[in-house]
Amino acid sequence: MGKRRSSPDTLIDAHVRFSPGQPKTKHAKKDLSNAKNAVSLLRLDSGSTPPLASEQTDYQHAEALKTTSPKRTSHESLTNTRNKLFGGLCASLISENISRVRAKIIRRLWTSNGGTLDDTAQTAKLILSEVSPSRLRQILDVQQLPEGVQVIYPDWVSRCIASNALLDPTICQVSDPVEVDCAVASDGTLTDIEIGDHGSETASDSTEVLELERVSGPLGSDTTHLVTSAPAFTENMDTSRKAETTSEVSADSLLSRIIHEEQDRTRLSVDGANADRFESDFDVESDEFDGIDDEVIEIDDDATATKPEDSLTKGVDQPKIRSQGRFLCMQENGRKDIDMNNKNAQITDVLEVLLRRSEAEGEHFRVLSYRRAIQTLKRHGKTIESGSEARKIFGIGGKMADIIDEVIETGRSRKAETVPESQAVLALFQGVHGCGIKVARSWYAQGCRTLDDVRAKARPTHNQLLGLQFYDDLQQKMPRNEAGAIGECVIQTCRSIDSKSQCTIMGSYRRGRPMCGDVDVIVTHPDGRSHQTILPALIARLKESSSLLLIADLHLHSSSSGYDSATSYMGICRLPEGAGIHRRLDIWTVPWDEMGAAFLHWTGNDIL
DNA sequence: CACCTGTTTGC
DNA sequence: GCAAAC
DNA sequence: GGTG
Ligand SMILES: [Mn+2]
Repeated sequence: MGKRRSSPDTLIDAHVRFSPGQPKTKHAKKDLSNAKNAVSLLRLDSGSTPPLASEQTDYQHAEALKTTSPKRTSHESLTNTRNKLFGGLCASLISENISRVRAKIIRRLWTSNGGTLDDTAQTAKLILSEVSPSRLRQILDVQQLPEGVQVIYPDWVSRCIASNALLDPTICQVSDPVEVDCAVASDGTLTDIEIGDHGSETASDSTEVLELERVSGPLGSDTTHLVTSAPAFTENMDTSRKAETTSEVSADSLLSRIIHEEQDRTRLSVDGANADRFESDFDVESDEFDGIDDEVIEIDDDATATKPEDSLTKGVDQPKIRSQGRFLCMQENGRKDIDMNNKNAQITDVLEVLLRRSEAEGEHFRVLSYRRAIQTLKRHGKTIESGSEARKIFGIGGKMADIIDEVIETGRSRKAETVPESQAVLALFQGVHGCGIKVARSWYAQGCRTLDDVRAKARPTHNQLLGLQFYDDLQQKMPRNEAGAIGECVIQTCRSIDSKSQCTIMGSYRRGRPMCGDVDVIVTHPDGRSHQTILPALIARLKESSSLLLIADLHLHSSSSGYDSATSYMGICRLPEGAGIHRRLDIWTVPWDEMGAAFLHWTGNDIL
């Protein structure tokens, strides 16, 4: 029972990918590693008080820009657009450096706020682009930009909409390229975000499937030379930070870019300014992904959510995922594909034995290394014939190369055959919520060999007692529709407290996984304040609820000290109907203006 | 040889 | 301040 | 255990 070590749902956060394997300075860590902090910084520096946005300059900009606009042909279009922010403005969008999906969103933001687009650049006096000035001249094939042509940037569009004013376009600039080393996809589409539509379910806006950008590192073998034209915020470009190492500059600019992209896609709703619904953009038409539909996973599209008791145990409704295979995290959705196509199973089987041992022994980084190596080998597509061949792969070093040689020559590995006596017990104990390697060893040292021994002899903490009590249930993953049903209860309850509060089911559910280890829900509020206070009320009301049974609290984590943003609840719940298996529920409150970062963080990925 | 994410909380 | 969680 |  419970032998299976469940691997963490989210192994790598979005920010880890920016420079894998590259040690950063303490300073860099502090500044860049936390997406939430970073977005706060950005918004603090540049967002909340629109710089250079005095009434006069706004007006002047507006007038200056509008004089260059094309003539209106019909009275109707004039009435429709004259009151809108970009009314009378015509721009030409240069889509280089901008992903298809994002370009589409930018177009919509522009036009839904009254702007017009002219991609032939014949009449447009505005160039909407995110390339460097020099590249732009190259694209337009000119030595200098023509008189009266103004370059504007997607971020400027976002900011204008956010502040409902035409800001000075020079505040958002794209600098000339900074060459940086960064392991990303070789085509440089770091910010390419794909969206799969999803079958109908209970939660209208919480069942989308978002898959993050394709990534070749840290598993990929290539560290490519990427040239980014970083959106540079002149007012927050702190020179002391900028002067540090290249990797920091890269992380900073890439992080800014990704977060701003998420904000582009989320902060602003379809109808533009003053969005009060935080939503991601998922209304991508199916033709968006032409040519790759052959790999679409079809969805079993019955209305399972209306009768959860039927669907919970049997039907696992799978999301329709388009463009399967374009992204690393989608490639092995369902570990089956990758295992079936594994051309190096003999090697990876051995490495998995070593992985299990490292897991049991709590050797955190060795676990990471083995996971990376195993996944890389499974995806390698060619049967490895020697250790030296394997050694060339990023993530496989001398020790694994030696093991691989031994496996290829002898069919076995002596190292993998020496299994410590304590391993199985340590693994068992670490399946208890709240028990890590230290506690497991201490229980072992106290003579415990079974969970009953622990109950009898050891002194488990409150959380560990709950972990013991629900050991078997919590080892199991749940079908995604059960996660959806649980999340929907939280959503409805939260809405009953404050109809303006907004909840989204995150984590593996949002990634479209058919099975979910837990349910993660984030709660926010457009007023920017209420998220701070809603959680106790939400928990209290959930405890009264009969549609979701809150069984126990692991912790109710209040923002007592310094950190003002994150508060969370961690608990154990179950649905009243169905098998009644106990499930882990996490609820996190997020400040409204950190939702872009929160979406990135809590969507996570499972590329390992 | 340092680093492998960083922050929070229970104990 | 360690251990564990996300 | 691998990378830089
Ligand atoms: Mn999860």
